[in-house]
Amino acid sequence: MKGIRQLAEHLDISIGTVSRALNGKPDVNEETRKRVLAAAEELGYVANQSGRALRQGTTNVIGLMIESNKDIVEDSDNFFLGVTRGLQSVFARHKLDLIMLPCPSDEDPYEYLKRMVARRVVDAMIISATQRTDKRIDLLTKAKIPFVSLGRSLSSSNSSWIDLDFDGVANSAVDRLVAHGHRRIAIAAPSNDVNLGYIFLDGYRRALDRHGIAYDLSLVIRAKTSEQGGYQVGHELLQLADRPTAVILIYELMAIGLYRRLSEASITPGRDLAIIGFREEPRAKFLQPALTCFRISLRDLGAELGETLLATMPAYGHFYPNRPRTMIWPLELVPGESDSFHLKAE
Amino acid sequence: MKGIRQLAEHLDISIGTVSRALNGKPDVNEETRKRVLAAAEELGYVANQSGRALRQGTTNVIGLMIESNKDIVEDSDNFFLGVTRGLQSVFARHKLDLIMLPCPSDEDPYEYLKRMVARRVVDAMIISATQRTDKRIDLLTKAKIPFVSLGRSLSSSNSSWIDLDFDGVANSAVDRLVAHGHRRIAIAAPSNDVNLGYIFLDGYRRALDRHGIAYDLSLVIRAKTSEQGGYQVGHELLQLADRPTAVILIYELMAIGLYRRLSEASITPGRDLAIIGFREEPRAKFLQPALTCFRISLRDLGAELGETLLATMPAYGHFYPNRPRTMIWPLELVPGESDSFHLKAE
DNA sequence: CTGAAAGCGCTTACAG
DNA sequence: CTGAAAGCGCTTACAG
Repeated sequence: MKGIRQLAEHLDISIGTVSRALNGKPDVNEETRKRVLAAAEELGYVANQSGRALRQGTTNVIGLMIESNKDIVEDSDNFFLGVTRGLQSVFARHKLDLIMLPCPSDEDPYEYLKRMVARRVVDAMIISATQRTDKRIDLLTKAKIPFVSLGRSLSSSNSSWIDLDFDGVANSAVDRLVAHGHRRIAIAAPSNDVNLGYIFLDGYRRALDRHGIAYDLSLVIRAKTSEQGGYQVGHELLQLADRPTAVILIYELMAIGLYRRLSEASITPGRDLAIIGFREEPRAKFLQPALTCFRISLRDLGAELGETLLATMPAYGHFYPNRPRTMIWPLELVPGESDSFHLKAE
Repeated sequence: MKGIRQLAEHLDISIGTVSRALNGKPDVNEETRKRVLAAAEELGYVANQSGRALRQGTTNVIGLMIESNKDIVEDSDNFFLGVTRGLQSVFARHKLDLIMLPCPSDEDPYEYLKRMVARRVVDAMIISATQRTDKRIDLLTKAKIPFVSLGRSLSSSNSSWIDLDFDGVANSAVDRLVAHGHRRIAIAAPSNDVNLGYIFLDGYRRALDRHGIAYDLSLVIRAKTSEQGGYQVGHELLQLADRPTAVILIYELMAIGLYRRLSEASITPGRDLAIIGFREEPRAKFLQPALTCFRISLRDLGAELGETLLATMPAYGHFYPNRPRTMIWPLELVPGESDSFHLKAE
């Protein structure tokens, strides 16, 4: 089956009527509609996307931009595939398709996004890994492409975003450790300019402040957000003259590397050093002792992202009225044994 | 910047010339071309994808279909993101873009593919997770959409594919274990109908045969290809009356679950039970003792997949002449300590 | 309820 | 080397 013309000829009616029947327009005889739908099904006709998009001025496709740089490929788990399921559950209601746009590792993410946007392959975008200031946000705003970012940014003054509650995580981690008697609490922070690092550190700093603990720059360890980074964190912890008794990690896979480095030094997590990891992650489940970390439903997050995005789109906004433009996504503490020891009171 | 018309007006030349200049056609004055390119850059003009595709009858987009069912989301690592990098490196040569098409978990993969194909969003497809017989292959063949599958299938009699060397892996695993004195060698096989399971089991069976070891159905343990599946495998191994001394795993993450189950039973991998895992995987690196497994370069595999696909496309085939239609992708053994003990001779 | 026609934004023979 | 025009496959006012 080629096009709508062939289908119309086969049915011996005009293409206009075929189109209206297929698109569920009301002004079509029910009998005709049935014949059209049956023939389309039988001949496997589906409207050509380009013809449709060109005429309608809308593609009915939402893009999820993925940055597949080396770090992400090797280290991130299928965070995006999880989120994808939630997004699709929302988009399906409106017959919108989700496609993933992987930015090649040797192309500048900004240029890639610019190209994709200008080509009009999608009606709206979801971006993530927002930087402290992020040119992509200005680009999308200026191009008037609806978008939502996973992660806020200094650039996102008027745009929609959902961000994980890094502040809350930092605070409850510090509170928990302090309650166990810890005062020297290190923190692993990302070495790049991703915005979440700033928020995380800020939360940590203010939490210490609440407990009257001085902020000590030597306890802030910059590392790659990866397993290797975690190993590195372990290494640097061991170098510290006055070794901290606890450490909070920013990224889920750091725990794996950290455990390994500690094990090499015969230091037992949860006994010699308290550890609180970040996101609960299937592949960190094996860790002994079990890692105290934070749980998140990727699917729910994806669904929320989807609705937040649709709320900003003229054609779908009325389905999602009064929706907040931004949202802090809570994480739930999952107690393990990696931070279960109490320091004896001095 | 809206369309080519605006750009042409701004330059005060015809849209035909603008198009030719932008598309690198030879019959354009160099001076004109420069002006056009400069203006396009300045105004951020990029051709509308729908208009282009409609006119050319080609989208210059290749689709990679992803099945994001629950198992894959939770357990697979970023296998696809790795392969994606290789694919993109090849496609970039021809200015082809790669998009990932995630099949919603509640939609039938066959119907999803059919829809995407009929809508003509891509010029060619890459599919994976081929089943023993796979209707998608017939669909794509009939629709005359160029495609390559990662994984062969009984259905792929004339189509292009690259498959991992499951036969080779099964053979070298058995050889290695037999050389260490093992005779009772269990194997974990997938519980679904994915084609690789058949090939893997077949290789295992013939390898046993070569060594004069009888094939024992009770040593074939069906499990989900996941961490949980590995745990399950461990569980069933422990139930066996005459416990095997070695086990070969079909899927990378099984090792994690298996180690855990064994640890619960105080059985030490590499001392009480020899284990050979499947693909080397960052997140299994921490396992103690180190897992003997097989290495693969996802990027190289992706590049090869890309070239194999392009070779089947009329417009690009001449760039890749004499390219085999199918290919078995070798894996390299990475010795660990999980299978290092030798059984004493009886 | 249906058909005929316009036009979305491009590329590409075709004239000149 | 450039311009004018056709047409890719659709959807949608507009007539009837």
